[in-house]
Amino acid sequence: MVTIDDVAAHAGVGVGTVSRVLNKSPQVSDATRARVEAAMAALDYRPSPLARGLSRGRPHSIGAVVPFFTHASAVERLRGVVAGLGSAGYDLVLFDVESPEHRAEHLAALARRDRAAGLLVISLPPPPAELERLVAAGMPVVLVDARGEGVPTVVTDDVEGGRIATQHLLDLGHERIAFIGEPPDNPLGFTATAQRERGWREALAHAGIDVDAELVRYCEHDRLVARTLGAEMLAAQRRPTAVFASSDVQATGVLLAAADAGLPVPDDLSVIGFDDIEISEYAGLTTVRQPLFESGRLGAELLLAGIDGGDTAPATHELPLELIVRSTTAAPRG
Amino acid sequence: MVTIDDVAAHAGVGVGTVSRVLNKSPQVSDATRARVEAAMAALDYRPSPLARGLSRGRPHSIGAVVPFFTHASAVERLRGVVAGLGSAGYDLVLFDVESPEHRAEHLAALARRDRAAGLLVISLPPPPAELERLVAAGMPVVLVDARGEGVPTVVTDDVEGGRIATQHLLDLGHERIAFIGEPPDNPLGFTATAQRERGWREALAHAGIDVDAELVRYCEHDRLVARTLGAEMLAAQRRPTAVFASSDVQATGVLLAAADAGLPVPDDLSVIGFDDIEISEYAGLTTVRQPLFESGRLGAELLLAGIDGGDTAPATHELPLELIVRSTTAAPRG
DNA sequence: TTGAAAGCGTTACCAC
DNA sequence: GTGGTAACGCTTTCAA
Repeated sequence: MVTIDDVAAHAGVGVGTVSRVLNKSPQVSDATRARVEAAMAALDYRPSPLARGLSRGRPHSIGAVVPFFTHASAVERLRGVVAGLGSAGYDLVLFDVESPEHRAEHLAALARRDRAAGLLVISLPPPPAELERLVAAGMPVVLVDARGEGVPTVVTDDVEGGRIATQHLLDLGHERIAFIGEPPDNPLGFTATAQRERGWREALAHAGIDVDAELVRYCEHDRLVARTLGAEMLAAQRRPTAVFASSDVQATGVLLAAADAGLPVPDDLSVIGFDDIEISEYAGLTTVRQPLFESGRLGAELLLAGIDGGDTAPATHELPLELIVRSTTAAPRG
Repeated sequence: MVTIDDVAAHAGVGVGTVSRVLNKSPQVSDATRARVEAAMAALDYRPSPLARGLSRGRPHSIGAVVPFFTHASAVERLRGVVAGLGSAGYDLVLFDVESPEHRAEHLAALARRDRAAGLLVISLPPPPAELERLVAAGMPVVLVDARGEGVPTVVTDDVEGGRIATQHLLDLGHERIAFIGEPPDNPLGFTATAQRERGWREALAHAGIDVDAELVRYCEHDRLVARTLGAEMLAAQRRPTAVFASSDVQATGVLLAAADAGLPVPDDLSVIGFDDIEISEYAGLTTVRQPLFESGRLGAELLLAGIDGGDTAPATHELPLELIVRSTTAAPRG
């Protein structure tokens, strides 16, 4: 394994000079630089990121803490992150989180400057104490789709999103509008669903409609489970004429339930989702689009800026939501 | 930042002893071990993976080289990898590849023992020279969904898969069976499509059916592009009664085209795909299922075994394919 | 069973 | 401009 010493010897210079060439220091004569570069090429030299990281005190990698399994939308955000990191040359290290213990473990291990150059926490609001610890350790952190104190944050206004979805249904003339989302007291502390439910409530209240407790249902972020839940809801005596699902995954589950029940959509049932994931366009699902990819990209860019010591302002960047009307919503029949 | 020296001082022992405790060396007295562990706890000590890696000559991370953007199926494989890595404690580093230059760059950079403890190359057959270089550098490598010499490999029999799909259509009574896939001469050297096409040809030949050149079409791995291509095909004079698409992404594009053309599926057109990705169940798509998640998991397990110096045999593990009949295939009309 | 010290491959500081 | 050398935080001999 060829090291910097080999290069130095081959070029007839000191290791310091090779290091300078490596790091594009301007104070190297052109002649020397050329000689060193020739030596590097001849030896097919590749610097050791490990040694570099140790010496500099921080590695050239950024960590992404993300619920990689449970939320399909997280993958799209991650794609944005990859794009945002672009050619900066950072390694992207994936930390999958499925449980609070999982998260605590990762976050604790990452609270060292030499664990990563920076951290992207996606969709998982870190407990304030753990976030503080990271910041105290000098670790640049950016939150994507999660809120927290003292660090840059990329979010959307989920309450507004809930209002947008509900208002769309109200505008079409619906009055019995159900809500399906994840339980508000989930262990990892996802808050998006609760916010969207709040938007739903506010829009209904504003329209002078009382909330029927029968029309609020919670289930995990899973299509088949939502299908079952939707079936129950649609079998009820006074079934809703429209459903607002807090995620497209659940919305497509409801679509399946409607098909099972022989209820034509949108004639007998309107369905609106949230996210606009890949499957939504295919399914013709009306939804509230949130910029998943863009959130990841912006998060990565903010993090890079923070690492470079530039913009460390803990600003909250709010990305716009957009109503995408497709073919699963219409005026209620008769 | 608390280091091993701090722990040693706090416990009143040498750093060597702390290191031994850290690495669960049996030759430490219980009393000493307890004292050291108490010190570690008191100081909230976390070892530096960087320093550890440098000292040991290889980091505790595994790299995954994967087309993260272009193939949805790669994500499911990656999920399997995360699961397979389990609690072994390795960091998972993502290397996204979109072009041959991209790949060459990553592979060259990774050809150092101290870049990763092992490498998982997913869906991208590495050029023999680059693979050889990795092996020569002593880097444990496992190929998932790609073939290569001298390293463990996890694959499926794509020719057989093409046969299975085509035979299903033949059994239903179809004779004009089209094929849609990615161009066989793609720059990254994906071979799956070409193999599936071969299976298609073989099945047709075996059934005594001549291939109509009109019925073979290539387009990129994209739903909308496949939709356009499908539209062309369905508008032709003698249109096929069935389509075998080399991926579910493309199959759903054809489904869209059929809907656009007002052709009922499966009555006027049968469609079968390949992969069984998430959207397929939702779409009711008949397909040839390949174990995406399982391939990632097995790949990870093989790699871990290889890293531990155990099973380094370059065995080829062939995972089974399965025909999943849903509602997009039926006997041709009349 | 334990301590001391020599690496591991860089970077960065200090002389020249 | 350039060379020498002390870190960086850990593992791993080698003695004791």
